[in-house]
Amino acid sequence: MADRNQTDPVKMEKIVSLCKRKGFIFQSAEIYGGLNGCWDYGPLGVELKRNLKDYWWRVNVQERPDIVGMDGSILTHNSVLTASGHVGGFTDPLCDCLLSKERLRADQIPAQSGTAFWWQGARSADGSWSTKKAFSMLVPSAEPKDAKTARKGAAQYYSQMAGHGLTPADIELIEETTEEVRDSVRYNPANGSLVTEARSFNLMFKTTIGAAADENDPSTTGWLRPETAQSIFCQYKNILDSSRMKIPFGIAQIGKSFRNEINPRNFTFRSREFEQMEIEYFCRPEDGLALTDEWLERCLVFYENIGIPRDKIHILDVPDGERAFYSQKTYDLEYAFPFGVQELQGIAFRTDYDLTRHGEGSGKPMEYFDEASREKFIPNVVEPSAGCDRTVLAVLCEAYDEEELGKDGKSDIRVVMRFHPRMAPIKAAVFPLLKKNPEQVRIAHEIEESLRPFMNVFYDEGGAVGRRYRRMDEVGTPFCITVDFATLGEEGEELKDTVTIRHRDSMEQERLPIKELLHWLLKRIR
RNA sequence: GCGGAUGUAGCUCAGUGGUAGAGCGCAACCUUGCCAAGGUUGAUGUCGUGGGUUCGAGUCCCAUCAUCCGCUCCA
Repeated sequence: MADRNQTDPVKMEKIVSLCKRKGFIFQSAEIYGGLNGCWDYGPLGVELKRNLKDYWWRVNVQERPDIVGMDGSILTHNSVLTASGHVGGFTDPLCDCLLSKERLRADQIPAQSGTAFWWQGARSADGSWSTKKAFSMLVPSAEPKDAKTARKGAAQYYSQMAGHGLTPADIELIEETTEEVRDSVRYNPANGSLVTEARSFNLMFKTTIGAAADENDPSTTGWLRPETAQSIFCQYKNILDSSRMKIPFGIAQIGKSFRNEINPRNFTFRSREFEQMEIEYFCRPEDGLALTDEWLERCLVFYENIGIPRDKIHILDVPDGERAFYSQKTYDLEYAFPFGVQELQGIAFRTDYDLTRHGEGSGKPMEYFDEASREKFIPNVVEPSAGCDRTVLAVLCEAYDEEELGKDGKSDIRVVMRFHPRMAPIKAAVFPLLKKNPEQVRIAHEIEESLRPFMNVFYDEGGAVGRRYRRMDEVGTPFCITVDFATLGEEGEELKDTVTIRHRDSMEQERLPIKELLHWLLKRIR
C-alpha cells in the first residue's frame, strides 16, 4: 500500500486545470473573485455527476426491493437538529492564544485589568528583518510594570526571526505604546498574550424562516441541513407506514448538505456546499454488526463498477475511542487522492441512537412491532454515507492518465480520462472522416440523431480526424464513430453502411454495421 | 484560524516604474483517405479587487478576496 502521506501536487494541478479547460468544474462566482468553498459543475461535470447519482440510485433503490427513496427539505426545523445534538453540541466560542497557539474557551477567560503593551511590529537591529504584525501583552495590575516583563511579548516574533538566523537579543520592537485596560477578556491569563477574537465553532448555516422572523427567536430559527440523514430519521415512521416496508429495510436519499467549514481545501474535496448519497438501513439490534460488513462489501463492488478498483480503496476499521460515542462499528473507506489518502465514505453502525433521540425530542413513538417475534423495539441503523462530490473527484483522479506516444523521436503526450463508460459524460462521438464530403457528413448526422435519444453524443467535423480523437480522449469519451469512404460503399459492398469504432483506451478500431451501433453501445454504457 | 507562497488571455507562464506578450488552446478558411502540433487569417485582457505612492504602477506600499503548501480544525 502506498504511503498515506504521499502526494502529487503536480498531478492535482493538471486535473484542476483540465476540469476548468474542458468544462467539468469551475470555481463559484469566479468573475467576482471566487466564493470560498463553493464550486460549480460545468456541462461535462454535471453529466459525470448525474451519471454517478443515477447509477447509485439504480443500484441502491430501484434494483432493491428492500430500499425506498426520499427527498427531504434542505431547510431544517430547529428542533430536529436540537434533538440530534447538532445545535447544542458544538457552539462554544473559542479563541486562540497568539503566543502559545493553544485554543481557549472564550467564555472561560477571567476578566483581567492591568497595563497592555502594544507594538506595531518588530525589526532586527541590523535592519535585515522586519514585520509589521501588531501584538499586545498584558501585565496585570498586581505585577510591577517592568519593561522586561513586557518584553517577553516579543516571543510572538521569535519564531519568525528564527527563520532569518536572528536571536531574541537582536529584536527591536516598533512603536511601543501602553494602554490601561479594565476587566478585559482578550488576554490569556497564563502568559498575558493577546488572544484572537472569539469565534463560534458551530459549523452549521443558520437562517431565519419567515419574512418577519427574529434571528434570536428559536421558533423562527432554521438551518441548512448539515447532513441528509436527519430527514430520513424524522420520516422513518411515515415511510414505514406508507410503504408497507418490514425490517430490515432502508431509506435512501441523495441531496445537498451544508457545513460552514473553517478551512475548505483540496478542490471540491472539502466544500461548504456538498451533495451526499446516504442510506439508513433499519434492522434488528443483533443484526447491525453483520449488516455493516455486508454494506462494506456492497460499497466496494459499487466503487469497482464506477471505475475505482478495489485495491485503490483503503478500508479503515475505526478503532474504539475514535468512533462517535454511539457507534458500535465504523468503517471509513478512503481513496489515495493526489493530495493524500482521504475519506470517501463512512459505513457506521449507529445503533438506535438517532431514532431514540428523535423519539425523546418529539414525544412520538419510534418503536417497530415485529409480527413474527411479537416484539416491540426501536430499530437499529446501519448508515452507508458517501460524499457525491468526493466520489466525482475520485473518479476524475482515477481516470486521469498521460500516455507517451512519441513517434519519429518527437515526444507526444496523450492525456486520457479513462472513465468507466457508464460514468463518461459523453458516451460516443460521431465524425465524418472528411467534412468536405457531403455524404459522410449526412450519414454522420443521421447516426448522431439516431443515438441522441438514448445517450449523450457529440458531433465534430473540425480539423484532422486524429485531432478529434485526441480531443475526445481528454474528456474521456469511450467510443468514437467515424463515417468514411467504406461506409459509402467505395471499398466494396460488404463494407457499405458500416462505420469504424475507435476505442479510447487502446486506440484500436473495429468495424460495425450502422444498424447494430445502438445495441452495441447500450450494452457497454449501462 | 496561524505561517509561507502565488494571482497577467480559456490553459501554462514571461514581463525587474515608461505602448500588454509568448506557447498551447479556440474560431474561420485551405490542406488532410484514420490518431495532435502543416498553411493563411482572426477573436479573447477590469494585469484578482479596492485604496495609496508617483508625472506615470502589471511592476512599489497597504488592505481585501481567492488558490496552493505546511500546521490547526473537521461535532
